[in-house]
Amino acid sequence: MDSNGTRNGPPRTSLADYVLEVLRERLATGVLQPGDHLAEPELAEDLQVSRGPVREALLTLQAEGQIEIRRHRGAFVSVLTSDDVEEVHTLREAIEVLAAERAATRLTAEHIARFDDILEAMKVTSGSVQPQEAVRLDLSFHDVIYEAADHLRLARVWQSIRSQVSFFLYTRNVNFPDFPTVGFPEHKELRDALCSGDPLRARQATADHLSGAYTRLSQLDLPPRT
Amino acid sequence: MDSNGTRNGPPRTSLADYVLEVLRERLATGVLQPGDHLAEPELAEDLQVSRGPVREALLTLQAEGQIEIRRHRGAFVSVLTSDDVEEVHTLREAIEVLAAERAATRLTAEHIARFDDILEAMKVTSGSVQPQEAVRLDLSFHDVIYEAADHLRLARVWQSIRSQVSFFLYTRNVNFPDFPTVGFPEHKELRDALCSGDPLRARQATADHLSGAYTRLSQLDLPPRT
DNA sequence: CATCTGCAAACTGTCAACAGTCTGAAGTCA
DNA sequence: TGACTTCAGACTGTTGACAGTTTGCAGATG
Repeated sequence: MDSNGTRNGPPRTSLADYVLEVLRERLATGVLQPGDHLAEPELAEDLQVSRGPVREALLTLQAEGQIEIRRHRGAFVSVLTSDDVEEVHTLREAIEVLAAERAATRLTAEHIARFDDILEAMKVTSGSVQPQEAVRLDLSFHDVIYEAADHLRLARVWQSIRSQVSFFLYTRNVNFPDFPTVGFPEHKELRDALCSGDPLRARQATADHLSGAYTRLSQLDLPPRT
Repeated sequence: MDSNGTRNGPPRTSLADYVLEVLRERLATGVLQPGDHLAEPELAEDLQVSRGPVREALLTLQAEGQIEIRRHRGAFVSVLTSDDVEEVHTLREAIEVLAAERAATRLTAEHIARFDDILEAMKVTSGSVQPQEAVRLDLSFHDVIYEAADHLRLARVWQSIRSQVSFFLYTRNVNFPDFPTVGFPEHKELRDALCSGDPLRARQATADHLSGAYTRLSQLDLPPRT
């Protein structure tokens, strides 16, 4: 929650990073909803910093596409339409297939151990797990793939759509109560493909995994359009 | 060159956007070299604005990975290693193949006309063209693909690596004097594949086009490593 | 001559204040 | 009653100033 200590004395990290961290947390947990208005003075007062660092954090989030800044109107949490669902999915498939291909030949024992830890947690919690926790495990699994891919720019793109993917996964879990049972086997198969060391198999498995998730999600017309 | 007029009176675009535009131009044309230090007061004096907008522009460039900001040390133009060449290429292939696939079924007559205008310019200037102008035409061609793809997030990723691609293209052109002759036929074929309306053919043509450019570039060990 | 210490200049991180712009509501008129 | 105008409030874009940190050089010391 507080990576810097208690915010006394000289901060080890810049205040802008602190604000950014708080806002990322609020976006991922749903405290901030799409369409919400982010007023600089309000945030500054809330976090006990001046408007400068707040502006910097907002700029970074805009570059990632998580918020939109309109001139003289302020920052708004991006509203996700059905077109956005498609954009995020297609972009994710494009980059994650590449990440998997690279990870297949770069996996270390430590990465595999992390896979297995997450899979174990998925297996154990099957049947009785909250949607939010399932999302956390799911994303953690894919984080490991990007880490193993050892590709800075790829990781940056993933970071920029990660919280939006989180939002979609959460929506899916809430609407498809079978989520605790499908998570484990799907990721287990993905793990095996990655560990096989065969880049093409890893690509294919990732494509299958993601298209499955997308078809489930696109069935419900919950996300508003344009 | 100056999208706002002459910078008098109220700017139609924000000053931060103006600074960003100037810096992008300087990065793409090589006025700013990798490793160069960007001092805020100096830039502010140079562009006749205060440090605020300069900081905002630097923040955006950092989010795109074009510069690195080190605490209390300032901003430095990213140094591109051979690993970076590979990263940029693999990421570009991943997203541009998707862009081409989408563009194939979304091309309008206006897009095709733009393709043909650029191709005409490539053909006419064959034999006597400066490396810099060849790069400009090349990038313009691919800009149209991303525009036709109608995918905001894809366009954003492209924007984030565009000036780095520009740098690589320029390096290639300087070292391979045959660049005026290969540009036209390669892009002509790409145009035909896109206009065929066949997504798979567009994908394949794009992959071929990019891998050709990469193999040429990776032959020279000019970019420093680590 | 080499190494260490101390200082000064420059720069970054942060803050408070000013001016211009947009929004929404109160007030006016047909 | 309904639509248009006006105005006050709030917020953003921008600026200039202050404090802390880093760097590089000059001088002292072995």
